[in-house]
Amino acid sequence: MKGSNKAIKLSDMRSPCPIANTLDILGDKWTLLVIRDMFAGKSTYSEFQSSPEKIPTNILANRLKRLNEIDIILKTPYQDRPVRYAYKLTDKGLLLGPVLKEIQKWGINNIDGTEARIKMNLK
Amino acid sequence: MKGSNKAIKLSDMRSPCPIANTLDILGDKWTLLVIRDMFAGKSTYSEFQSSPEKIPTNILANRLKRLNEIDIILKTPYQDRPVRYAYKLTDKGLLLGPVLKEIQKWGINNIDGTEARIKMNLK
DNA sequence: GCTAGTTACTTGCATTATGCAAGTAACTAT
DNA sequence: ATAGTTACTTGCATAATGCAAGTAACTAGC
Repeated sequence: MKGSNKAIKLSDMRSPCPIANTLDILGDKWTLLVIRDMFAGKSTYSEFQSSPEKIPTNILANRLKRLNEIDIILKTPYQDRPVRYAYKLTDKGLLLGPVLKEIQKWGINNIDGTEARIKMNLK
Repeated sequence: MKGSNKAIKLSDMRSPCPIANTLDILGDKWTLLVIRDMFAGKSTYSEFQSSPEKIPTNILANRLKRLNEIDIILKTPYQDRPVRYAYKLTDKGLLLGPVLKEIQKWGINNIDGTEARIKMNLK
């Protein structure tokens, strides 16, 4: 592993498998959508809420907190009075580009009616 | 989209986004692990159960059923008396290789203590 | 100063999914 | 006849999700 390490420990892993461990972080219906939105240039709470999938606000808050804790995104205030926060992908988060890219590709090729409307900087 | 289409319809999609729709199929902690096992050469119910993550049997049954219904895997009897089933990836399922590959790569590079022990034919 | 509006959340509660243990059906092997 | 294996299903407790409403900290207009 490269870079700093927070939170995740071998002891509470269900197995050493990198796929299983990645799914423990990203394996749900919402987490990767928030990350997708960041690749699409969104950075504020309300911008994430405005996405067409209409993520429930408690889930959004929970995911932003978790992703920040494990260093996939970074929460920083971008203004005072009133304080407003911007969420941005860290290096670790940016490395998820290829994962999203392949998921998107599979969806386009295998699910009827899907369409990539929004341009993203996926490597 | 290529090939035949079952189950998934635009009308009950939460959005046309291919990532969102793929997550509606694969976005949980177990589905991709079963698919991983198939890429690792496993094909029977008991082989899936024997994986180190110890998937609960009701969840395994549920995932195999769903994946078969949407044409990602195929369930076929490989013997009679007693009848035993083999689950194999369809073409659609095999196309998930690159997705698993990128997830695996990200895990190895970003989660401490992960290790790819089992050889898989991921393209 | 008062009211309305915006942003970024939190809280309560119903519904759904997950996790664990146990049970069942259809065999085979001794 | 009994035990073992495979492939599940069922019941029930716990956890996650989804929805609506509420709160805090402001700003802008009258």
